[in-house]
Amino acid sequence: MKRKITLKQIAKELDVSIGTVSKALRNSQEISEETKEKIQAFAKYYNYRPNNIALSLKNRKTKTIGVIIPEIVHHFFTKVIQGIEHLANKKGYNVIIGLSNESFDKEVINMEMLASGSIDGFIMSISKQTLLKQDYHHLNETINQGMPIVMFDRVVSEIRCDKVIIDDVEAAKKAVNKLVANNCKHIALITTMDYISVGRLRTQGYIEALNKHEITTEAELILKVDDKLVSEDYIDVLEKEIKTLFLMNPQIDGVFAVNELYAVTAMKVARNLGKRIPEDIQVIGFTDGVLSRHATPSLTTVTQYGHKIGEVAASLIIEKIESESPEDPVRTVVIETELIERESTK
Amino acid sequence: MKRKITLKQIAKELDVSIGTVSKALRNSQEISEETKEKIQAFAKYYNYRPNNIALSLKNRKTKTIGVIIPEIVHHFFTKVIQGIEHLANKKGYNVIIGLSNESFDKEVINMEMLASGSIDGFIMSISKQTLLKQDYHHLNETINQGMPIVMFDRVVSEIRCDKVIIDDVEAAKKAVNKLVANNCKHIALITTMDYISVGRLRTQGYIEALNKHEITTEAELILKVDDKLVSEDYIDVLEKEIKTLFLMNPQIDGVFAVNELYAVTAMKVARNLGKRIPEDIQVIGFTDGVLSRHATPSLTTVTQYGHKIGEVAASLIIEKIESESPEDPVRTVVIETELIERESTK
DNA sequence: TACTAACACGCAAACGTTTTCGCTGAGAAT
DNA sequence: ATTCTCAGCGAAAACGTTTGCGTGTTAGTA
Repeated sequence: MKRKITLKQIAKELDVSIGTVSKALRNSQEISEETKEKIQAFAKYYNYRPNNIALSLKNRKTKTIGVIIPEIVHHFFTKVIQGIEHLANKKGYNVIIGLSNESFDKEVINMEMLASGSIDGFIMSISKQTLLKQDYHHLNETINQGMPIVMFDRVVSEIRCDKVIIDDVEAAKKAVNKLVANNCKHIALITTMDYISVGRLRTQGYIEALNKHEITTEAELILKVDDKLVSEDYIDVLEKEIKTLFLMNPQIDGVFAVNELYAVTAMKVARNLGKRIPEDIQVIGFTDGVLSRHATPSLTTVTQYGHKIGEVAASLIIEKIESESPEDPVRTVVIETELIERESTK
Repeated sequence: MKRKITLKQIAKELDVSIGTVSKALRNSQEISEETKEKIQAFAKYYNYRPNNIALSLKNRKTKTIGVIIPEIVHHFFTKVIQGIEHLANKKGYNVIIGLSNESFDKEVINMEMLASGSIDGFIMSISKQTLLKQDYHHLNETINQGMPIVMFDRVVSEIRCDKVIIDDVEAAKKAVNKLVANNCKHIALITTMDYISVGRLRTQGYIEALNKHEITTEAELILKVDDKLVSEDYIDVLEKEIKTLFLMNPQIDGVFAVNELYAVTAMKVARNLGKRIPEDIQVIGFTDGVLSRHATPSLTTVTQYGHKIGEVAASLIIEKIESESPEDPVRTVVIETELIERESTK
């Protein structure tokens, strides 16, 4: 009904100038106590709040961080957002989100929309399609216009910006080492196509770990899932591929999957084939989501501390935004991972 | 490095006035073809984009929607956000999110922060603490200042604003009817405390359904979980309470839970007690999340189409924002629910 | 009395747009 | 030669702030 009150209205009502009102509210000593009290009381009564947009225009700062992610219905990303939001809010920043839906075009459009003054910096994870196209012009243009970017999870090394990652190779090794220590002789890997950097790195870790233990890697034990399919069919195809994997290689006694969905699906398929977990097959997943925790048996998994990743990303971007010298060197922060042991391993 | 280019800079460079540049870029017929071409070419070359903040200030519209939710690491809420974002983007709006973490104070602070000019309207689901306190002054103040609100999921009827809900009573009946049809004689209910409106309504649906089938409701079959606890301990307590429920009432042959976590936990506890699902106990949950789909056995559940809820909420708020007459009547849209049958029922 | 200094406030610019209005000059009409 | 018309452009206000600087009033000092 009644619009928000402005400095101008207060000034008019109290018969002083706009500048005086502004100073009084900011408690400037330039203004007499008497006037200050009068103005402050009036402002409080009418619940005056400075207009953020006007402040943004004047200060050339919006105090808002843009977050671009491929997908929000996803435990890991929501954890990261939670972390970002937590730290950002503590520092007086807002968070505005853009979903790319794994699409290059939507990623570009979303970034352009936000880059036109709405935000002070980006935190983002690249869409699959962008990774596939390897077209990063929108990132470079954004950076060239003086807008800082922090990348996490799916990063691309060519881009000159801060990054927050985990050591995927090392994390995968932890998982595989655990399986080896638990006496697994034939460990299968369920991973993504190589253009997804995190999948590629985890695959590398799997191979290196096996090599270290002088176990020969068998190509047929590695299943690279092409996840361009969507939801419904997707699960069916996934199940079928895993089933084939198990049937063709009955010697499998351990599985390492690069995400929790692959892992629980593997458990499901295995059980349908009459295998017991963890007695016959031990399974380790990646990402400690709601599935891992509440599956039966509950899933041993590598947790990536998404909340922490978000917090660090937020603090990096805010530091960059508030830094006077934008030309300081780029940093890459590696967040620790941890193996959480549950019922799917012995 | 180089800041974004402005109208002023273009004007200076091309030796025309700012107004001329603005008009030329908006293709005003007031400007000669020759000048327009020159200016447009220059602007294109330098990748000119109008500054959103300046536009917001001038138009008194930000083209941004604020979304306040209690929690983002939650399948249903992410589905809703996805729906909101999808429709909002299609209409040229951005989405800015605020998390209340189920806290009253954070809800108020977040709303005040966003209400100060950053957004044109709110879409929100109330925090538990707010529902408990029943203090809605921040909502009323926001509405009084002419900022529209659309509530979803956890709504409060006293507030005069648009709402998007599901028919919780009816949905609960669907679930219970199914159990009755499947020959369950002693159906337990696992629900929340009554101050959570959706929990209360689903409880009501449970009771009404039983009454209709002339089954006497037994108070000891109703478990009201006090979910003020957090994460870790929470699950333990939940499991313990459910275990007690089963042990005290061995006659239970059906369970209706008001969310998927309660449902899968019930399945887990039941199995640990040697009960088979669905042979001995049939279970139906609420919300079709990742847990329902990938649990074993997969969970029969009531889906609430969160994506649809988000889309409708977004279209309602945008309609209100762009409406000339803010005084049109408040609407309540009821979104359909559906029972998805999976393996946890016969 | 005259000068100075401090105090308390107003003025105006700036952030980047859009848009209304008015001005200028050139060609056409009288 | 004088007036009219109109195309083409510039000036300025407005959105709501903050802030440096200028200014008038008063009190204090010589």
